[in-house]
Amino acid sequence: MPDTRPRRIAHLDMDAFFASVELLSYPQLRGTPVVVGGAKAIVPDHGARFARLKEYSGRGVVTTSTYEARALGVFSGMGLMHSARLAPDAILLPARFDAYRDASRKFKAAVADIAPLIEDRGIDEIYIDLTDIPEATHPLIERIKTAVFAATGLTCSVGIAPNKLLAKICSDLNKPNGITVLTAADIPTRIWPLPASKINGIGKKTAERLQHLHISTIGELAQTPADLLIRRFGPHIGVWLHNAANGIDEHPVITWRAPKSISRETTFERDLHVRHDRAELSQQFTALCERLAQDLARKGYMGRSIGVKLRFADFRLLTREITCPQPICQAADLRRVASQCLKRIPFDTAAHQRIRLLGVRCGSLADGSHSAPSEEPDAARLPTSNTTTPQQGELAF
DNA sequence: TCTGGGGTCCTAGGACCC
DNA sequence: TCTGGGGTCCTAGGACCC
Repeated sequence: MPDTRPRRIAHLDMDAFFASVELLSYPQLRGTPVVVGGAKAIVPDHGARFARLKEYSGRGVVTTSTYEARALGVFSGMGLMHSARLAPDAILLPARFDAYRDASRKFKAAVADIAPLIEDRGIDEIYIDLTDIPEATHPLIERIKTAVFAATGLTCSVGIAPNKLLAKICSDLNKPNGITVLTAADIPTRIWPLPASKINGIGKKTAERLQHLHISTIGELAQTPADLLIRRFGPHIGVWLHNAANGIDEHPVITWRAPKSISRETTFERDLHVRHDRAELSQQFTALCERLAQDLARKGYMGRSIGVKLRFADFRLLTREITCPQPICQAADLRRVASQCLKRIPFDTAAHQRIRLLGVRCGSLADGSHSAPSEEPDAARLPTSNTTTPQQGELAF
C-alpha cells in the first residue's frame, strides 16, 4: 500500500548564522550593527577596539550581517566597500569558517538526536522529515529548537509544511527565532500574497521575466495558465513554476548525495595581467591546484573532468574543461590538464588581458580513497596532446 | 556601489555510435 | 549514396543557492 499520509517536512534555518557565532565570542557587540566579511578583510586588532566598516579596503563582500546592520541596509553578498557607505561605523569581523563549521556540526547533531531524517542544505540550514515521528508538531519543534540552543547557544527559525518548497518559504516568515506551521489550506492566504521570488529557485532573472508577464506574486503565478508558462519558459521550468506556485512539490528529503565536483578559486587583490604578472599568476595557479589536490585527498575522490574558470577585469566569466580518460587527483596532474584548458582561452583581446579571478575545478568524481599509485605512467591518465585543439592563447601561466 | 567562494542543475549544440 | 532518429558523452554558459 502506498503511503498517502501528508508529509510533515521542516526547514530549519539558523538566524544570522555567522554573525551569531561571532557574537558568542564578542557578547559586548550584541545589539549593535556587526558585519562578517570575507577572509581577506582586515583583521581587528587585538587591543581595545574592533575594526569599523569604513576602515576596510579591498574586494570582500558581506557574508552575514546582524539584524541591526540589516536595518541599515547591509545584506549578504553586498560589497564591503559599498556597505561601508551605508553603515560606516558598523563593526567588521573577518570570517572564521572553522568556527562556523564547528557550530554547524553541533546543531545538525543535536537535531539528528531527535529527528534523524535530515537533508543538508549547506552550513546553516537543513530539511527534516518529521512524518514518522508521532509527537505533535509544536512540542516537537520546541524540543528541536531547545536542543539546537543547548548545543550551540544559537537560535533558529523553523517552517513546517507538507513539502520542502513550502517549509522553506515558511521558515522565513517568522524570523528570528520563530516557528511557522502551514497546511495546504493556508496557501491562498499566506503564500499567494508573497512575491514570486520567495520561491526557492526563482531568482533575479526569472522574477524579471515574470514581471514582464505582469506576474509579481505567487498567487498571480498560480493563476497563470500552465500552457502559457510552458510557452515562455519551456516544458521543464514552465511545469515547475506552475506546480510551485500551487504549493505542489514531491521532492523527498535526501539524507546523503555524492558530491559532483570539488573546486578552488581565488579573487586577486588586484587584477593580474596575463603577461606582466605572469609569475604571480603561475604561482597562484599552482597553489590552487595544490589546494584542490589536498581537498580531493582529504575527501577521498579523484576526477576525470578538469576545468578552469577565469573572471576578467570587466567581470566577464569564461570556463574551459577537459575530460581525461582516467580519473586523476595529484596536484601535478591537475595542473598539467588545467594548463591545457588555459591554452584554449583567447587572451588576445584587451578585455582578456586583466584577470580578476582564477579557479580550478575537478568533476566527474570517482572514489579515490584507495587510489594506489597507478601501474601506468601518469601520462596514460592524461589526455594525449594530439587530441587538444590548436592553441589559441600564447601562454598557459 | 562594483560585485567571495563553494556548489547544483539545466540547456543546447556537436561528436559519435547504432 | 543519402537520410533518419535515438542515445550518450563532452563542452560552455547561465541561473540559482548558501
